[in-house]
Amino acid sequence: MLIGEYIHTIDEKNRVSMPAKFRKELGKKIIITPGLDSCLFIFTLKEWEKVSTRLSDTNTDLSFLKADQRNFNRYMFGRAAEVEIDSIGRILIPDFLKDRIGLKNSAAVIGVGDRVEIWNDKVWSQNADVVEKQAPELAEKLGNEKK
Amino acid sequence: MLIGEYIHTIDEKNRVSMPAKFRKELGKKIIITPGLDSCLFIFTLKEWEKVSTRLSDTNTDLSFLKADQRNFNRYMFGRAAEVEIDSIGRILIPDFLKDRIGLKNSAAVIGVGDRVEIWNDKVWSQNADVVEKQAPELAEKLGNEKK
DNA sequence: ATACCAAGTGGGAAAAAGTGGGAAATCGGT
DNA sequence: ACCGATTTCCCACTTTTTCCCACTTGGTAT
Repeated sequence: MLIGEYIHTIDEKNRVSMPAKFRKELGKKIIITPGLDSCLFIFTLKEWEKVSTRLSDTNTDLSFLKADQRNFNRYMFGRAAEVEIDSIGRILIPDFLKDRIGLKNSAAVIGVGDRVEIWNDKVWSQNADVVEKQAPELAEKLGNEKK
Repeated sequence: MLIGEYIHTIDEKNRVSMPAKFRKELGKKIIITPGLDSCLFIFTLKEWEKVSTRLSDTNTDLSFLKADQRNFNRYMFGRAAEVEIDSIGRILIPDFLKDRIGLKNSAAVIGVGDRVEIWNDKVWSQNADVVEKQAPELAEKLGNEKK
């Protein structure tokens, strides 16, 4: 399971270290996509298979109109990249993804269970503060839905 | 069963001793997360599995399609850590969790049945005073709800 | 009272993780 | 094919983390 928060630098070559604790689970290649909420999503190849089959299956109960779904898929697939992890655990962030979320020198690398997220570190900490306040009611809300 | 209150120091390396009486039950690795009410929760791996599978059931839904789910997962997983207990029973508290509840030199380590909580010791003793006074009426309230 | 044992605390040395940069390889354009 | 620019690979430095050992304290048994 991918969990925890790490603040890592992005060097002039657009490299970011994956936390040592993530490396085994991530494997040698990962898929990086523009995520939701101004961060990037990183999936293991295995997770990506699940995600992509699920997204492209128009018969599922995803609450999208089909046109919407096509556009969403363009968003998720069209700008996804397969990226290798180098021998000491770093990945290269494509420029267009870096620009999208305003990354500069420092990134927050977050394990969110089945995926990793990359945030501008400032945006992450602001966002975390907001979510922290909401957490109890979110917990309750989700708890009710799951029944 | 994890019970009792212990005041332990946090050294400059962010280490805290788990009470000797907890060690057997905690095992070799634990999960530490931001809890509710400005303390940290420590779960055994077994407890954590129960908690985390209930939170993110990725087999039925993609965990990132709903905004609430994303935010809650960021909170629960993003700010959690898997931590080893060292050979003499200490754990390392990640900086971001230490900061969150304002830990400095001294922490209250509390057994709460199936989990351990870490408190700023001052906050804990204040909180304990308040709860002590409320205890009778809390008991009554819970008694009514349980019917 | 004293010696012993268990629990908690502190710190030094070794190992690992993260960061930076140079050299080799690749790509693209002329 | 050649040149310059970009990317990839590898090595080296620095900082952080981990591991291990030793000291201290408080309780217990002799």
